[in-house]
Amino acid sequence: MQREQTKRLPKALPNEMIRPSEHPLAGLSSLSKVMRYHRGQEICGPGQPALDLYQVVSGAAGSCISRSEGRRQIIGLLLPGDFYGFSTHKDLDFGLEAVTEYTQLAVYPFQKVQRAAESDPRIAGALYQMAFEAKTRLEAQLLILGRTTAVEKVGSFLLEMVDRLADRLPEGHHDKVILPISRYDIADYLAISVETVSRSLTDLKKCGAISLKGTRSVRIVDRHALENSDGFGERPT
Amino acid sequence: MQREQTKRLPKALPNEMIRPSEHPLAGLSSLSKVMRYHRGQEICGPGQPALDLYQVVSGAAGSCISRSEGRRQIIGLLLPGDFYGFSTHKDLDFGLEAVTEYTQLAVYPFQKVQRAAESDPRIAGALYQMAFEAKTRLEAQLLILGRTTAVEKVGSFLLEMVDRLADRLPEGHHDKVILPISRYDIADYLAISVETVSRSLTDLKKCGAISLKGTRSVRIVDRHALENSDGFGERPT
DNA sequence: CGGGACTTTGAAACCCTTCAATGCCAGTGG
DNA sequence: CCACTGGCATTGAAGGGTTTCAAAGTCCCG
Repeated sequence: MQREQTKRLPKALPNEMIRPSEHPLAGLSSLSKVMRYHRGQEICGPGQPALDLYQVVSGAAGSCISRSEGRRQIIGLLLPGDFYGFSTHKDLDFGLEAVTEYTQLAVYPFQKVQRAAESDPRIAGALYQMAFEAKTRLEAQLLILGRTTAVEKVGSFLLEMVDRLADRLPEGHHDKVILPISRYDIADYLAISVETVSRSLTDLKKCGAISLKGTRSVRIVDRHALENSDGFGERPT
Repeated sequence: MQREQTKRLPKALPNEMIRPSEHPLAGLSSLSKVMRYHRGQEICGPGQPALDLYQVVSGAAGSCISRSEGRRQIIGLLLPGDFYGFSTHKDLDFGLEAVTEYTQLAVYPFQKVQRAAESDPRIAGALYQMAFEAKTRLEAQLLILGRTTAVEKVGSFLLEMVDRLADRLPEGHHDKVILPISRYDIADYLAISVETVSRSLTDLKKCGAISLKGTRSVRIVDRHALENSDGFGERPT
């Protein structure tokens, strides 16, 4: 379980790193230490109280829950810069799991951060900001899950990924994404089956809404078609 | 639009009122004023910055968004005691709408609360707590939307309602709920069609998992059957 | 009593899931 | 070096669930 160094770690992609200065707990960076995780590795298990506060530095992590039927659901996807674990007591029993190779997390002792917040309103504000952003992400995910067809869900998901990741790419590449997660993870995130994810991507490609290079690299060709891919126009018989 | 007093307002049900002392902003109650709304009435529109902080006193409210296709989605259901509107700037363009007759909201000027939080760590903590609870509610809703079948979604929804409302009922009635919202609203909350909601409730009744008195009063008969109503056992031919 | 909104039920079309099989790619070991 | 293995991805076909359209039933209120 702790063979962090046994496998050769691929180098992080340029859009996967956060710049150290941009996070709101910059003043507390001395409290944190950076941990590395492999794909699928559990970062903190469900049930146990979340004593730590995490920030994704590179890669991606998901807070997962596994149902009785054996299905897994990803409740929230954390990308570089996102925080997790600011729970006052219990966090609905989610586990945190790395979903990308070379996922790096900055780990803060939550109690110390909380104590710092009591004396420094700016840190309290940063904590509040973090919770608020987590709430915003969940709302966005809820909007996606609320769509009716699978093609719409996958389309909205791609747009979300572009919006959340593309600002780390150089100018002129804001329509490309390298998906940080597998088809299986997308399926668990959208609460649909893997096969449907694959079929939806194929459909979107055939429609000319996106183009794929390999399995992970996606380019948005027709953003408007993705936004309302309800019943996507005319198909040639 | 502002005929608040023209209709006779039914008296609030016992489980719909919050006790004034229990909310975390008790010290700021002098800043707030209580507003009344009718079912379907818009409390604050989408797009405009949320300048106010709301707490539901009685009834229920939902933050809604309407899609291009004409469908509506309810992103978060606010019950007595719940807060809404603590946005730092923009709140993803949701509108807030009363979904029950005689919905009462306590309205706080957000800027003043925020200023109070800067000098009083306890208020800052309360603000944080509110954002955290909103996040928890969204996670629970996400778990429900993630279920596969409609019967599961409706079953989980009923359990959520019981858990969030029943503690206001007297001892021994923790298995009954008076649903604060209509079938249409349930449909928009669960992102399924009204007909499917109705059919699911009928199925659950036939299975003996619940019993209905009228359309709004539900009693949980077999909680276990609701929790994992995946494929609900044997049905008599 | 009638209107209107809400609720329920039915039938057909459509979409998604499931089961199954194949293809693809990287890492491993002979 | 190459075949092999395992995980990931894609595609097909059958079955089941949901949506949509339609209509009837219910309840409240004027």
